[in-house]
Amino acid sequence: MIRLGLCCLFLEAPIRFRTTTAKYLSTLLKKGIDPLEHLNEIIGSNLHNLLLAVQFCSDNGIGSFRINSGLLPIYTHPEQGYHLDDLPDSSKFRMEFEKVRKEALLKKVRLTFHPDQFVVLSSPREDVVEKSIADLEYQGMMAKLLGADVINIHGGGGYGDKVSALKRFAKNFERLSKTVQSRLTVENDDKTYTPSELLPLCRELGIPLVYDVHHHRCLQDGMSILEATKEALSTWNREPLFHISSPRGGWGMAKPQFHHDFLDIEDMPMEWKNISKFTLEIEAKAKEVAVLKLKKQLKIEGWIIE
DNA sequence: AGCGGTCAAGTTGAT
DNA sequence: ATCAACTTGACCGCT
Repeated sequence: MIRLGLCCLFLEAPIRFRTTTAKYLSTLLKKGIDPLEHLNEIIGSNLHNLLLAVQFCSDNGIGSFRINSGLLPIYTHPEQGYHLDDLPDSSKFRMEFEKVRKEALLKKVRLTFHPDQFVVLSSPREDVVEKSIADLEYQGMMAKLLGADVINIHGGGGYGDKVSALKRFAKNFERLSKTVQSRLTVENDDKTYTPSELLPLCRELGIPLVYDVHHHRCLQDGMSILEATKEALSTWNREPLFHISSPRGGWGMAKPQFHHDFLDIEDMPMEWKNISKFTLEIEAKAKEVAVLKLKKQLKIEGWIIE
């Protein structure tokens, strides 16, 4: 049984997440306008749209939704950063977070986070690690408020010595709050870390591996899809989460790591057909249109979709 | 109304 | 050396 997941955005449905820039906030400040007023407006809109997103997923049989890192824009910026309680409508926002949490729980829509590429726990630079930890704690706060059980990141850079890099990852993991640690997962990527390199880290830290089969096809390690699937499943103490996408120009073309608008059903590994229950996030540029199309196709082909 | 320039951040690999 | 890619274009301000 597969729970399909949508990532962050909508193509056709009128659900949008707003953002702003630190630079614009600083120009407001110079004009004597409180940047928190502008942020307040954007965040109000974002939380409303997050509820719409959860409802859309529930109404359309999409069992999981990945939440954009910019839900609270600029939250951890060194100059323009702020706290939820600094916002004029903070108490209203806390109620709206709670409303989304309850809606997702009631409608069984699993919520996840995927911090962006700037979050690197393996970096040799202390400033990078500190900013990464701040971002993870920000996402952890949201995850707790929303009942999300996954904060998924990559291994980060290799720096010519992946063993040392993953040791730094493990060491820095200890600096995270329990809120983040209990939700943190690591995903194999398309350039640096394969499943076989990450599995020992997962076992050492007791964190799950988010197995991305598209990345694994781009960056192989001698493990078969079946082996990687089995090993990844064994790291999960909750419902497993995997990723899939299709290459923009087809396999055998340049840059297979670029994502296609849709998922080619041929790319679904048959090795996944008898997994009892897992979440599969669909990384496709056509967003909800791609997920709904895939859902139809999978049903026709005899896959059991939630 | 449409469109161009701009935006906090890390790391890698292609050009 | 520059740039696009990555989970993802959105925003303001000028014409």
